[in-house]
Amino acid sequence: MSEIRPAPAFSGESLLFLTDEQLRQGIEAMFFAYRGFTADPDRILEQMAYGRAHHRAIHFINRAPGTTVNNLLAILGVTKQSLNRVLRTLIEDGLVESRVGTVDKRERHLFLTEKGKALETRLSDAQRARMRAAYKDAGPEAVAGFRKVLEAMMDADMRHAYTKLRDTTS
Amino acid sequence: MSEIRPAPAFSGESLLFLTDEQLRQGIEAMFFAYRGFTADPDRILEQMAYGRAHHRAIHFINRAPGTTVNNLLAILGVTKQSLNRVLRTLIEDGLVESRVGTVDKRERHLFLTEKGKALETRLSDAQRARMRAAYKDAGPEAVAGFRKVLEAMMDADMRHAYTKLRDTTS
DNA sequence: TTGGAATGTCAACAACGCTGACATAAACTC
DNA sequence: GAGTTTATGTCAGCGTTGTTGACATTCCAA
Repeated sequence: MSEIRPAPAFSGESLLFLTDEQLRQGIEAMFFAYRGFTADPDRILEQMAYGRAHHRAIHFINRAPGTTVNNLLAILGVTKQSLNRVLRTLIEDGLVESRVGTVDKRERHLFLTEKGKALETRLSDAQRARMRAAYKDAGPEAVAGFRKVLEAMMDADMRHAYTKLRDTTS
Repeated sequence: MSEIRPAPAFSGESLLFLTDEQLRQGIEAMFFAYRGFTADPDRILEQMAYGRAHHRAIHFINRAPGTTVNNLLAILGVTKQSLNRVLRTLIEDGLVESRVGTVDKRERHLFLTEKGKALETRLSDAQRARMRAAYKDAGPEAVAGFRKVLEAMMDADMRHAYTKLRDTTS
């Protein structure tokens, strides 16, 4: 709790929350929290030889059914080669369906099958349960702040993708 | 912005922030924000054939100089074999020093060399810069909420490790 | 002093990032 | 319309970093 920085005499509002010490705590909190964030889905996934990449693909295909591979690429921020491996296994296992585009035959449109939807629900439920507990613990005001900081932490293009998804009610 | 859940008539406080829709937005925000969170250090690391694992090791050795391999394992939550590979390269490259324990010769105590400290500072500065900008954008109240939700999201044992680190002023 | 527990190392494997090379389809140029 | 360029998606191979299994060393306790 020691502060090495001088008190800010130039502002009516204390800037103590911007000290290196406070920032370090935030960084470490982010690290540990993200582990908790992914822990429950990870446990489910490892039973079926899938990983986090499969979860992400399933999540966003569910969010935007009919999306193209290229679209998904932009959202996930990985290379198409990397995504392709994941998609191939999901298609082989009958969780995802890939339909050739009608107007542009180069494109593949992606959909979850019933089996895929079932897994998505299972993963989402697990992740939401933890999130709900955390939200409930922290209360609505804290949640608003949480969201505000997260959004400020994103890269500009990621914030774009996020905002588009956020304001979409499927 | 549509809500499928009934309004909570049983509570004075609105529970709308606990709807599945709100939770999903939080989950996606967490996903995108974490990418931003690691983006700057990642760029530095890839220049020198290191990865995120090296960053984590360096960070926590800096936080707790003299820590043992076992200790680090518990904090990082990986297997010792995985950590060992990372530590070996860091030691070979002269960023980390490993000293055999005096009271228990099985243990190895880990320290950053000057070179290691230099890299740590470079990585931290990059990460803190983004964090500081996000904090500044969001304001002190939002930051308090951010921290509150993150802490509630951790696993119990991770919260232990975090709290111990948080309350340590090196 | 001997057997078991704890600590750390070495070897091999899987998930999932990456780049490079390529096939196909569409779009653009002339 | 023919040829070139651009866009989309697939296949092959590599690196980082997670995993489990086997093992050497050290400590401790029966």
